[in-house]
Amino acid sequence: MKTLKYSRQRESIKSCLMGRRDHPTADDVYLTIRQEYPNISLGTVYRNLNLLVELGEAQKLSFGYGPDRFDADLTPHYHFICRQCGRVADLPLMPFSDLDCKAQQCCDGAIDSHLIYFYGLCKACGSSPAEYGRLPKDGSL
Amino acid sequence: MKTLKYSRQRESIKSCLMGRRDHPTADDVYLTIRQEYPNISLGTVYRNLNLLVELGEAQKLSFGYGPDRFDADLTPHYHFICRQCGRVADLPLMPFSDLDCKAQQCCDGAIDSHLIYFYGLCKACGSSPAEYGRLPKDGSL
DNA sequence: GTATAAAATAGTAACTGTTATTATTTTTAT
DNA sequence: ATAAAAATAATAACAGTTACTATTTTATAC
Repeated sequence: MKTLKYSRQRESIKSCLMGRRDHPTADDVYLTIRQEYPNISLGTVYRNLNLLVELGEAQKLSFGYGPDRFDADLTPHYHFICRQCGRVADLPLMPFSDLDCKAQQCCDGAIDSHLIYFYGLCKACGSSPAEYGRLPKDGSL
Repeated sequence: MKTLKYSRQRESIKSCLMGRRDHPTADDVYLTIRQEYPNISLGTVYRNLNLLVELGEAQKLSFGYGPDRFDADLTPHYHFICRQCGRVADLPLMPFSDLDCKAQQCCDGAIDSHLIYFYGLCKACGSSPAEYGRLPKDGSL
């Protein structure tokens, strides 16, 4: 079997991810780590981020646009995405476990989980006039 | 302003999309239309599908893996995705409008909508042994 | 400590899904 | 029929991500 070996890059990536609440992209992490390890490659960041997800030490957030984001917060929670600036915020809500039951009643497969993204305007964007959007206006969200 | 002009390709794409319930990808549509218009280009399919979404005549479903899917069913409903075969099924559920209110209580932005995907095994996959998966096993869903 | 095997790395190429560009064709209004 | 606007096919470019390969690092056995 494949045993896991230590790597200082992975440690750095992990602590970087755990040290922030802003749901960074792989590239965000890459730029940060590069300050400490100038030669680190983007592929290493992707590989280790995905490894952390596999190990259950982080989760990956995939929206329908732009790069995936990573979240080291393992407590159950949903996410809020600002339509204008794309910011992702944690919503410290208890999971709505009853949703699966309700959905199950009109589904002939076996539902085991669900994912919810809430959309809207964040505080900053709501109080400032819209300039340009990072999010598509085509209703695809 | 930009006025819309008729195109037989667009009509074909639209009726193709409306004629099926399986949430095809742009490439699925492309392959179908090509039987009628062998020279149609994939770009035309993408352009028109996105146009239909902009016009509110279809919706785009973006999961965190693989290509986007398109759905001409405009009635409000959620979706179920099979973890094993990737099949997407409609769930004819009334929207859970109370979720936005609940989420709003722990969010300092202004929530206006949400998106839910339910995950599990479809009927076919649930009754057959897993072979290989189309979906990532990394918990990213 | 050295030797060895396994795993991780940096650097790069390749890949997937999608959008942009451009010359040509089609549609629509005059 | 003519002309302007829009749509097209074909292709190139693009973003995000993964795969490949030679080299380096880590862990283990002596």
